[in-house]
Order: sequence, then structure tokens, then C-alpha cells
Amino acid sequence: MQDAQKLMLSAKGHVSATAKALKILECFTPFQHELTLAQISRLLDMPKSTLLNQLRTLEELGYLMKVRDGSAYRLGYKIMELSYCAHTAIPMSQYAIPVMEDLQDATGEIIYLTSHINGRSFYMECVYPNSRSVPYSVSGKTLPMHCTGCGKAMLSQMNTQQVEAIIQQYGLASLTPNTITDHDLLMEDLAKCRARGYALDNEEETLGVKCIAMAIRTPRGEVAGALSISGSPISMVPEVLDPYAALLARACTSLTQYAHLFPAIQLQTP
Amino acid sequence: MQDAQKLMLSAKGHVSATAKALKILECFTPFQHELTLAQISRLLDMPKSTLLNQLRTLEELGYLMKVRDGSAYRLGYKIMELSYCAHTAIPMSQYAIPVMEDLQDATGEIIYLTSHINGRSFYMECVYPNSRSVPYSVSGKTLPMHCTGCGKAMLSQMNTQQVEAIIQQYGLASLTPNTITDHDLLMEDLAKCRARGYALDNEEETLGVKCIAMAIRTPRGEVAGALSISGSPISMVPEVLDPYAALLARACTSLTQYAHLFPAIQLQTP
DNA sequence: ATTATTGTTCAGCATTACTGAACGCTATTC
DNA sequence: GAATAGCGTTCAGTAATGCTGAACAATAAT
Repeated sequence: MQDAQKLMLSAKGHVSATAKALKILECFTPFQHELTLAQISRLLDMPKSTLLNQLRTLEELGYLMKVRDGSAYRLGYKIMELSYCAHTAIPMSQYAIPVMEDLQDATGEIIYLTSHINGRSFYMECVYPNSRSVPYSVSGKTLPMHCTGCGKAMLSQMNTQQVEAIIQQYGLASLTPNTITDHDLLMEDLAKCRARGYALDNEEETLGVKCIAMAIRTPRGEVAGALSISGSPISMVPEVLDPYAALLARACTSLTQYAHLFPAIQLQTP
Repeated sequence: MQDAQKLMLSAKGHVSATAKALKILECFTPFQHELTLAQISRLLDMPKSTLLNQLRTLEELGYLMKVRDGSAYRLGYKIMELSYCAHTAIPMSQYAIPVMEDLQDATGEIIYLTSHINGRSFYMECVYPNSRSVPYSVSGKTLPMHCTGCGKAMLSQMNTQQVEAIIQQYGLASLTPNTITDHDLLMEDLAKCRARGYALDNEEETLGVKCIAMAIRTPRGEVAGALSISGSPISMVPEVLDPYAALLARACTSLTQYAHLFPAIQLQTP
């Protein structure tokens, strides 16, 4: 193992074996559902023999499972069970969903509720229109902040140091041809967001999806999260922006009283 | 620590520190969102000093978080992030949801898709009617099998040994006055389920919710999961049972081809 | 046939996770 | 206000245990 990584796992008062296990779980992403022992070994730069013990433990307890007729691992059901507990522990959802449903009824579009964690957008809830064939659960999804409406809405209300730190940490990856990948252009766009009070996503994360988003702040002014209205370019025409912004403003204001329940506020990020 | 528990955590080829950390996470349930160090210490019968290191590690990595202005812990956001990955890794959902939507359109009721894990019902997806104000995400929820339609549908298709083992492990807890808590009555009810091909939940898990459920089986006959139609006693009248059963039968048959993707089948339960 | 890669075993060593007692601290009790 | 009980926290010593590298069989690729 590399020394830098070794150092990260072995701080004082820490259980390095536990940290290793969690790092193993984090190797799995929405783009990488299955991993073999050798793949994890390369990803984490750990000896295979070390990993095997950890993998067996994780598998035994249901946090990993072997793919049928194969040697690859997948995240296990226990993760989802725990997540259900975590989800029910966020009482904010019960306040936010009615507000989101009102937005949905008024606009007919998709409504997202996000927070931010470690410099990334964190999706908490969504309310879809009645027309189906859309992904159901978004809870737990994360995305870079620079390329989504919610992300930019939150960034625009942070101080420059924080924004610069986030950009430096994650860069400005391009997800579509419209993604803002230039530092100065992004700062310009954020200034516009600040000026008009809301952010616009012009198919910057997914082609065919435009959105308008507004930040939710605590009474003290900290950025807790954001609400967004997303739809196709056909329905998200310029004329709807003003009325949608007004709807969002009302919704965000009403959620301010629950802002302290957002992960971004509850977590004391190191 | 008690010897029995100690033994469970320290099998050969296992990382006991990792197992401890996961056992800590599992202390949190939908009925117990917040736990203090002392509470966990009592729950797991572990010294506080031992726990503190683990808790710090879990917190540092985002798997636990401290409640604001308090010393209690809560499950962290990383759990939900991982769960999102786990959820996207189950390709079955994409096949099941259209089938569930058809059921929803035909009945107007709530449709649940479950599997079973370690003798408990495991909820995977749900499709709600357009009328709102219902809990959104059920993914990861677990319930005892004897008191739900889906659970009984699955139990009725298992062999007696398995059923007896599950009853012995979890007992027959009462969730409502209608819950079947008598062993013989339950076996009688399961026989009825077997005879007519579907299970009925007569407000046995939640008062005001009746449901009809049918098991999903693999081509080899193993019980993979179940589909259910849930509604109020007002709409779930005896006359709808036959047509609903026919709808369920078609849906369950069509999902047989994907039955190998259910957790109950993918997991080789120890 | 050969090479490369896979998952796996094992024993010994050094690391490290565990522990119990003791510490301040707050809340409760008398 | 004194006393108790409970809390989270620190710390150093030690026993335990997680880690490791080399070697294994088995498969996949060349």
C-alpha cells in the first residue's frame, strides 16, 4: 500500500480495519456495480490476502454479496436496509414533500430536493408527474455541483473560498456539450444566479433536461439545500421562468424553518 | 462482552473490527434513529472506550453523524449514497416497475414488490396511486413475514421446515388485533393461501390496510418474491379479489424470467 | 504448451485494536 | 448546595489480531 493512503487510514483513535472495510464498499458506484477481488485490490492498492478477510466479513453480514455463478461482488441488501433507517430518520422529508407536491401540481414538471455534502449535490427527494417511466428513487444520488441547477443555486450562495475549494477538489467535468467547464464562465454564471435569485440548467447535466433551481437557506443565511423544477426544453420555455421562480421562492422560504435538518447543516464537514 | 457474542464476531478468516463496526450500524432501526455512546455500549455489551474509536471512524467517513447540539449519533449520508448504488445495481427493478404500473392502472391501489431475506419480508419497490400523501420510498424496508400479504404469500410456497424455522426464529409478534399470532391458525391460513393461490392480509400489519398478494417463483419453483395490491377495506371488497388475483397471476408469471435477480435467490443464505 | 491472472491458504510477525481505570462534565436527586 | 449518577473522553499497556508475502490450484488467454 502507498504511504499516503496508509496514513489516511491510520489516524489516532481510529480503527483502520473498519476504515478499510468502508473504503471497500465505496469502490462500488452507479457505474461499477460489480467488482472482483483483484479489481478491488488494484483500486485500493491492497494485498489480495488482506482484502479477502474483509470481503468475507462484509459478505457474511450481508453488506456484500457474490454475483450468482461468478466471483464478483455486489453491494448487499443490508445497505438498503440501513438506508431505509437513515431515510426515515430525516424528518425533513415529511415537511418538504407536501411543498414539493404543490410545486408539482402547479407546474407539471419534476421537482427535486437536494442538499450538498462534501462539495457535491446530494439528492434527497423527488416528486414526479403522473406520467411514468421515470427512475423512481433518487434518494442518495450525488452529482457534481457545477453542472446541475440545484448545484449552481447552492454554489451561488456560498462564499468564493468555498466555491474555489470545491472546483479545485473536483474540477469541472463535462457531462454534456452544454456543461460549463471553464472556471471564469462558471463564476460569471454564478454571479448571474446571485443577481436574479435562481439558477438555470440549460441541459448541462443531461441533454433534454432544463431546470430552474433556487437555494434553501437557514435563518442565519447558510446554504442548506435547493429545490428545482426540471422538464424538457419544450415545456421549460423562457416565459415560465418568472412564475416558476416565484413559486420556488415561496417554497424555499417556507422550508427555511426546517433548514437545520438538511445534511449540509447537520454535518460539521471537516 | 459476553462469550456467545464474542464467538460470533471472531470466526476464522474474519475481521472482527469490521464486524463490530457493522453491528454498531445495525443498532439503528426505524424505531431508534438516535443512539448515544452509552446506549450502544449497553445494546452491544461493549466497553465504551472500545466503541468510541469505532464511532469516530464511522463518523469521520460519513456513516454516522452527530446530532446537532447533542452527543447522540445518527446514520450518516454515506449509507444513502451506497444504497443508491445498490439500488441501481438491481436490474430487476427496470423490468418489474412497468408490470407494477400496469397493475396500478388496472386497480388504482398501491402495488408492492417484495423479496425475502433471512426470514423477513424485504420491500423493494412500490407504485402509488396519483393521490399523494403516502410514504415515498420503501426500498429497504423489512417486516416479519407472518403478518403481511406478501410475507404469507411467500411462506405458503415454502416447505414446512423453512416456515417452522422462521417462526421459531422471530416468533409471531402482534402488530394489530388482526395479526395471526397462533401457530396453528397461521399454518391453517397458509394452507388456504396454497389452495387458492394467493394470500390475503386482513389488516394484520396495519389497521385500515387490506391486501392481496401472490408469490413470484423461479422456473425451478423457488420462492423469489411476491407482488401485492394494497388498499383500504372500503375498496378491497370481496368482489375484487378474483379479478385482482387474475391480474397478479399474469404479473407474477411474467416476472418469473427475472426471478433469479431477486435477493432471495441471489443470496446463498447461510 | 505456455503465460497470465484469478481466488485461495497459511503461519508468523508486528501492528493495533481492545481494555479498565480514572478523568472532567452535566443533570439529577436529595 | 451537596451528593449522586450518568455521560463522553483520555491514556498507556498488552494481548490479541489483522496483515502480509509467498506459494497454491484453477481457470483464461495467448
